[in-house]
Amino acid sequence: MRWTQSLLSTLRDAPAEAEIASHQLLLRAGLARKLTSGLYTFLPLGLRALRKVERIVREEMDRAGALEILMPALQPPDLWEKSGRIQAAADVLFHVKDHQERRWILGPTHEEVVTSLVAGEVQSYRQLPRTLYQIQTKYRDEIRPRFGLMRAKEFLMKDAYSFDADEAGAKKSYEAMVGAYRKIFARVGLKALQTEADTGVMGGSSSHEFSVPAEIGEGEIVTEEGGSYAAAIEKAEGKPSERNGVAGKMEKFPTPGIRTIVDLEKKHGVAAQDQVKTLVFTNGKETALLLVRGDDEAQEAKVTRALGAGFRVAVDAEIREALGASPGSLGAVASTLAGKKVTVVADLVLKGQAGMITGANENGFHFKGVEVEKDLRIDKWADVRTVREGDFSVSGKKLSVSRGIEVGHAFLLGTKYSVALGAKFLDPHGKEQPAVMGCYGIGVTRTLQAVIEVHHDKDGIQWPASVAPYTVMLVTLDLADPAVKAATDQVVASLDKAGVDYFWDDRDERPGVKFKDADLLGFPWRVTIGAKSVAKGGVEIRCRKTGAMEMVSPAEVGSWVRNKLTS
RNA sequence: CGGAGCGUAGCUCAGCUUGGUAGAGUACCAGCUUUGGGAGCUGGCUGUCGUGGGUUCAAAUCCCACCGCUCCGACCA
Repeated sequence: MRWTQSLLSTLRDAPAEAEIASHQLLLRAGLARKLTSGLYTFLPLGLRALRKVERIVREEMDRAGALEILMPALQPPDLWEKSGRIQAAADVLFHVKDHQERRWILGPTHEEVVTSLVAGEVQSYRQLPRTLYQIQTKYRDEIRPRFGLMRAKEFLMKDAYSFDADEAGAKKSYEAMVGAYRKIFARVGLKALQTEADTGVMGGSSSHEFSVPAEIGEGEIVTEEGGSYAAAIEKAEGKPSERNGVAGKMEKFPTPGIRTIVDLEKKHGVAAQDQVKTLVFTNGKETALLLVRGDDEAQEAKVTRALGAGFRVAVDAEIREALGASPGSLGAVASTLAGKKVTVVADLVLKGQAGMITGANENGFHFKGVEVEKDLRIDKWADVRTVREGDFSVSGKKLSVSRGIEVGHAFLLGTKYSVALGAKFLDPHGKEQPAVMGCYGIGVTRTLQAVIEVHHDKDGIQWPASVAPYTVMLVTLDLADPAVKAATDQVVASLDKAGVDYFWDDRDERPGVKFKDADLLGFPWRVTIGAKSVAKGGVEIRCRKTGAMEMVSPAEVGSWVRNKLTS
């Protein structure tokens, strides 16, 4: 492709809307243009890179035995009523109406559609297992689209769904997909970390995320120092440093004006870790108290798992009504909860602790010398705290918290959807069974931008060869020079012969401009053909990543590059 | 939805406080000059100043409403 015949204009300045490097480069390098918030047009160069990512995804999916299909993006809402997700996923669903006022949903994912498809196609255990996948545009009414393609209203996703006769089979299918994911991310040049994850609204029993470590990532990842444990913050388990509490007699004492953990720390010299933090949740009908150590934070996903869906943090008025005191003086001391209809869930870290301080459910008073299991009313123990930097893993190793871009997610779903949507089959004994499912997503457009986020320097993108829009940037200087023209023809012929794709900068521009743009666009190799090098009988090949330069004879360029690609 | 900020040329931004003929850089077009890391000179094109209303002889500028965009928080591939 010739630059002068393409649709490509690079930007010297990054548009003000782009905050992070990959978003700026996406626009500056002319890969994509914004239509409006969360919606992007792929320009020819960006589309080529996207197609290369897709191809790798397809190859690995096919290799893992998955079958490609293509489902409609438009879906009937009644499927979502059957699965119950029309409520659970209400926040992200786009609704549209047709001329007859019939309602439709623009699919954010396809569990319902694929399960109802399989319900019709599969009747026997002999037809299992099967894994189906598609690469398709998804729609999510994101509350806040952000960072270009990272979080868009419309995005390209690879979604796969496995159907098995039993749990053991489902595990095998799951492993096969996870294995394919590792290969896919490695091939596109991403070091994706596989982490244990929360299942969220998807439901199911087991889940892993694939995250690319990056400062700008929106997900938090917990990893173990010198170990193999890695988990998403929503799921991560860890232990904080031990505290030494001395058991004593529980005693009420006045704490006028004290409203926060920090107040108690400052004015009464009570370390945060010696306090019991009491949080109040409600679902409109029931009230729940959540107890965590004073220096800990509750983890919302864990709270949802412990309490059930639909609970939110209570507002002041609700708290006063339920407990008769304001935040700052709350607690779960058994005697103060007499006659109050609340469920108390305590974090596991509090188990066995003594000498703690907690609120008296009476403004301006706290209890000290509290022995958690003896003095507090606790209905349920659960892990509800957020892991912090410096905590210890189950195996006693130090944990650290970092950020990552979530590019893939795998769920073991069980039979939730197959039961709801009738994906049943007859087992060898002639008995009807629901299929055991798994589902597996890769954000294709997000993956593309993650590649840019990870592979760039101050001058521009440094594409991995596997997904670069073109492998070679062919830069011809001195266009009018017949010797240069002849050398260019030779290089082109050798690239064609070797099957190497290239983009030819045939613009009548000064060398500096061309070099700057070549760096910005960031194809793996730049082949420079100018009067100087041609006079010496060669052309110059420069590696974008390392800056290493080499003189190669024009007829050898194709095989030289081909050689680099395969080595 | 809550909090903060911003809407002026394709892009980056000035002008607004104190109302008076809409600007610069860059990009783009033409010419000359230049030619291995975003050169120089000359000339040119480019705008419903986000939209609607109000105040005023006069509004990019002051007032009101709306819309859009960006950032921080809850959600996710």
